[in-house]
Amino acid sequence: MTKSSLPSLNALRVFATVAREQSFKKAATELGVTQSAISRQINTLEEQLGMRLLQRDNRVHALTATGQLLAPELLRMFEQLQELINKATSSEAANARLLKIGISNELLRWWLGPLLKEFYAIYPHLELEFVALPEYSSSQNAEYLKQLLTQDQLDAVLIMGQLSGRHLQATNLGDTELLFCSTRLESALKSDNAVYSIRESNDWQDWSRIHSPPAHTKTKATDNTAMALDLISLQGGSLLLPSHYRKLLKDAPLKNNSDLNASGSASLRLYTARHKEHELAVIAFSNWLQHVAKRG
DNA sequence: GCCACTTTACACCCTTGGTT
DNA sequence: AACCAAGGGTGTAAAGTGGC
Repeated sequence: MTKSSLPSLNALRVFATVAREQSFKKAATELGVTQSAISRQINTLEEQLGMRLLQRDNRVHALTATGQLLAPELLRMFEQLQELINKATSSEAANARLLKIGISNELLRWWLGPLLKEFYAIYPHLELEFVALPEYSSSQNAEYLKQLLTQDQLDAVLIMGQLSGRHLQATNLGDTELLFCSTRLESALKSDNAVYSIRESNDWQDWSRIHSPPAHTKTKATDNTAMALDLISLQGGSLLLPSHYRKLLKDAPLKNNSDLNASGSASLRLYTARHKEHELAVIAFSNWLQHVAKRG
C-alpha cells in the first residue's frame, strides 16, 4: 500500500470503535456522529483495503479474519495516540512560560524588536521579557554575563562577541560587518571629524587592520552605538556601525561609505545555559533566531 | 412495530491547480 | 498575491431493507 492510499485516520478510528462496541449505533454515539456516517466510513475503508472487515447484514455479527487482525492493534495504537496527545497538551501548559532575554537597547531597537510580531504569531504561548545588557562582551563583563545565565537569572543572552565556559551553549547568528557611516558622504578620514567606535568592542582594531588609517585620524570611544549616533548627529563625524543595524540606515541621517566597510571579529551570538538546552521554550527561541538570522 | 444498518441526495469545507 | 472552479472528504437527513 502506498502512502497516498493509506486509509484516513478517521476511518480507522471508526472501525476500531465499531469493533470494540460491536455496534454501529454505539460507535456513532461514542464518536458523536450519525450511524450513517459510521456506515459510510466502514464502507470506504473496506473499499480501500479491498476486503470486508465486519461480517454483517443488518446487524454487526463478527469481525472477519482481517478485522480480527486489525482491530486489537488499532485499538492499542489509538490508546497510545490518546496518551501522547494528553501528554503534549498538558506539557503545552507547562511550556507556556516567560523567557528572560538579556539584550542591548540597540539590538532590541534596531534588530530584534521589529521582528517580535512574527515571533509571537508563531509562539503565542511564549512571553519574552527583556533585560538591558551591553552590546559587546568584554573581559570586564564576561563573568557577570555568565553568572546571569548559569544562575538562571536570564534564559538567554544576545550579545556581540564571545563568552566562553563549558556551562554555556553558543549559537552564532551571523558575522558582523562594520559599516563605515558618516553624517556626510565624504570620507571622515579626510576631515577633522572623529571616528566613533564602541569601547568594549574590537571594532576599531578590526577596522584599522584592513584600512590602515593615517596616524592623525581622530578616534573616540563611546559606551554604545546609540551614544555614538547621538554624538555624530550633534558634532558630525563617522562611526563603525555593526551591520545588524543595517535597517537603521534607512531611518537615520546616515550615509554608508561601502569602500570603507570591514569585517568585524565580534559575531552576534545567542548564549544559553547548557542545563536548559532541552527546554522547549529555549529551543523554540533559538531555532526562530537562527531562521531569522539566516534569512537576513 | 421497533431496531440496526444501508443507500441516496445534498451540503459544507478544505485543498489544489489554473488564471489573472 | 488574489481569485475561482473542480474535486475530495466528511457530514446530515430521509427513505429503504430485513431480522427480532
